[in-house]
Order: sequence, then structure tokens, then C-alpha cells
Amino acid sequence: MSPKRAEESDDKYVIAREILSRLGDRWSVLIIYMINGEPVRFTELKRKIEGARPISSRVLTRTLKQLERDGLVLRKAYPVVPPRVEYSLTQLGQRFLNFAMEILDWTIEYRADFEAARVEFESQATRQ
Amino acid sequence: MSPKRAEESDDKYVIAREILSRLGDRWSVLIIYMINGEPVRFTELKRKIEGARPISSRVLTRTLKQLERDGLVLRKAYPVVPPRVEYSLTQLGQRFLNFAMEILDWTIEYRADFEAARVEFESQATRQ
DNA sequence: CAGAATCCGTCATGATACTG
DNA sequence: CAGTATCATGACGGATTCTG
Repeated sequence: MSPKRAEESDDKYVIAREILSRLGDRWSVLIIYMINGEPVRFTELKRKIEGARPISSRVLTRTLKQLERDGLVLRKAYPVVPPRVEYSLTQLGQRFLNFAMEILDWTIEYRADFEAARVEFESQATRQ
Repeated sequence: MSPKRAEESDDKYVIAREILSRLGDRWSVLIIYMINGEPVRFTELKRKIEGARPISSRVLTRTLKQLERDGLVLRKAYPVVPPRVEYSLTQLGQRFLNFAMEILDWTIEYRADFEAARVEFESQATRQ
């Protein structure tokens, strides 16, 4: 029974969920946010991130690889010893960061509503 | 050494990530999208969702409860037999849906870029 | 009808140790 | 320096069964 239009919409939210889940994963936004301007080296980036929250190199590596695969981050390796690898944002990554900031602003803006709702819900759950 | 401004920003994305991670889960967007207009009953909602992807009542219940706690969804139970429970969007839920749609549009717009990046990355990984 | 209870597999996160 | 290898774990999604 599902008409063509419904299928189109289905597509849409599937894609949206992918994006949201990436935004919402534990690290992507933070990493993109920390790379931002000029290229950063791996350990340098790790330290910047750890200013906010500890991250293992395993997780950092994996997330960076995903972001690279998604075309948001560019990885440039120099064939020197010791190794030098620089990460930067692609154009898409930069656009994504800008857009992510809008989303952040939205959530911040409605933070109070979210909070209020949670408190309200909790109090009702208690009185059961 | 991190200045006040950095801390503010840190706060921002931490909060935003919390909210986004809730909404970026496997079901929230889809459920909100399916509730949309008028109130829907539980089983009705379940069937609508299953038009897109199978969901167990356990997961549906749990996600709905979270969304209710976040103030996005309103649950109204009628004391009748058999039970009748209706779910609808709150104002915040409605605003979120609108906002999610903007995100959709953004991702649709850059979908080709994402695809291209992935293909490019894959081909490089293979040739390795 | 609208869930709750129970159980299980998978995946993301993470700590730790090691290496070219 | 920039990772990889290994192992552990906890949250999430899901299948199935039961109930007021």
C-alpha cells in the first residue's frame, strides 16, 4: 500500500538518522571541532581533545578513519622518521562544522525545555 | 591553560552531544516522523513504523518513554478496557521535527559529496 | 491493546601493551 | 610519533514469551 511518496520520505529519514547518529556519536563532533583551523598532528590533536575528555589512541584513530571515509577529514602523511601525519578539514568537513554549530545552537536554545521536561517526567514517575 | 572561552565551547558541544546522541539513536527520528500529525495509538504507530523497518514492542516502548522524558512526545492513556494509549508530539517535538527536516535537506544536498568521498576512500584502501 | 519480563548477540567504547 | 593488537565491558537493539 505504501505509495512512492512514502518511500521517498523513508529514504530521507534514514539518511537523516545516519547524520544525526554521526553527530551524536561520542567523538565525531568534538574531533571535527578540535581540528577546525589549520592542520593538526595526531598527538597534538589527541592532547587538544584530552583537554575536554580522555580518549584512547585506538578510538581516535578509528574515528578519524571514519571521518576520512566520510570525506569530512583529510589525512596527510609525510614519509619521514619519526612519522608526521596531519589532519585537516575538507571543504565538506568545514561546511559540516558550520552546520553542526547551528544544530548545537538549536539544542542549546532548547536546553531549558529539555531539562524541564525531564524534571517534570521524573517527578511524575516518582509519585507514580 | 584553557581560557574561559574554550570552556564555554566545551560545555556547548558536551550538552549538544547528549541531546544529539539521544536523537541520533536508531529510532527516535523515525518515530517522531511517524507520529507527526494527529495522535496515534501504540499498535497503529508500530504498524506505521514497520512499513519502513521492523521494530519490537519492547524497543518502541522504551524509545517512546525516552522521548516522553525528553519532552518531545506526549503520552495520553485512557482508563478503558482494552487499554487505549495515544501518542502525539509536543510543541518541542514539533519544532524538533521541523529542525530535523532541515538537517535532512542539508544531508540530501551534500549526499553526492558523501558518496563520492566514500567511493574514493574505498578505492584507495583497496589499492593500498 | 499496550505493554512488561527475560534473555541474548552485537557493537562502540575503552584500558593496556606493543611497534615501525 | 602515530599508530596497531588484544582483551574487556556495558549499552543498545532485538526475539520471544507473558499479562492486566
